[in-house]
Amino acid sequence: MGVTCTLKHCGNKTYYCNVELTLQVIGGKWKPIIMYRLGDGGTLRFSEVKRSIPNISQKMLTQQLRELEADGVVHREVHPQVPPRVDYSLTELGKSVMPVIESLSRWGRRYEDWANRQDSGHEARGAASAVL
Amino acid sequence: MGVTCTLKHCGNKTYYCNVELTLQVIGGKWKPIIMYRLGDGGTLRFSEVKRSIPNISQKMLTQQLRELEADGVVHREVHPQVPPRVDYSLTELGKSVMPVIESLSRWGRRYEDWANRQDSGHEARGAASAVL
DNA sequence: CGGTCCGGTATCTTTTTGGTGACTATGGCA
DNA sequence: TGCCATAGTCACCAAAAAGATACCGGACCG
Repeated sequence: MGVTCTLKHCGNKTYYCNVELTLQVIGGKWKPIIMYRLGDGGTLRFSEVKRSIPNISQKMLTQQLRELEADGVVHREVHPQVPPRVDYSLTELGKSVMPVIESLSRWGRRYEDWANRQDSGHEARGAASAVL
Repeated sequence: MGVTCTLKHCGNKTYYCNVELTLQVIGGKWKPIIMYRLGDGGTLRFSEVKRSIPNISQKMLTQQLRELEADGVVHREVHPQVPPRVDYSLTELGKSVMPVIESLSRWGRRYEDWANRQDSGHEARGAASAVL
């Protein structure tokens, strides 16, 4: 009771609750990290973002950045030069997701702590309070 | 700079940043809604959760609930009856993700507003302020 | 005897997501 | 002349996630 679960639409997206909407925009394997980097670094060019995220393939980075752009959270600026130069930055809307990302990050740390306590509680009798 | 991007482990999970960890626990298509329902309803039995989420298949609900249980955010209690009765509720750790989910939800509403403004700005000249 | 209820499994198919390698354009440089 | 750098694209493949469907157990009810 309380929460209805009706299907809603917003642009090209379909969702049941706002949480789902949010995750469609900033969720997935790479988007949070990309936004985190842009929130941290201000304006970065493609290769800078790429370097800051080892393991991401060029295809995925391009794809995710384009989606973020399409969703209005990232600004893409092409400088018609050779070799090409493309700058990425957060839009105002994009900046507004930073607190959300921080909220996710804080809980991640909390979970990490919790999981480590579980481990040591179950087995380790040495290595007491060492949070290395 | 600032943020390193080293691979970390936590139990069975592999991640680069805490945001990713969090999303591995509470992300995905169904988990946020499930937790939202449990946060709202307190203790619910399987069929109650299912009814509150149209469109979820039994398989997905079982699967997601089990993962949430394995990750320590949901408590599962089996009553050995016939027909079977299984109750689900949030653990303390689980309750601690509610603010995160609310944060996601709030931003979703914000995005919704923004997207609607985009639409009306671009086209609609009739149907002015009608938010039906 | 047959059906209903509840909370599942098991199996298969479809969809989504991620990943690789090859290819491109163009100015500058040796 | 030929190669480098940058930021892509495209075709293709593999893996993971999600979905559809069928089946199960066992008390109880008629």
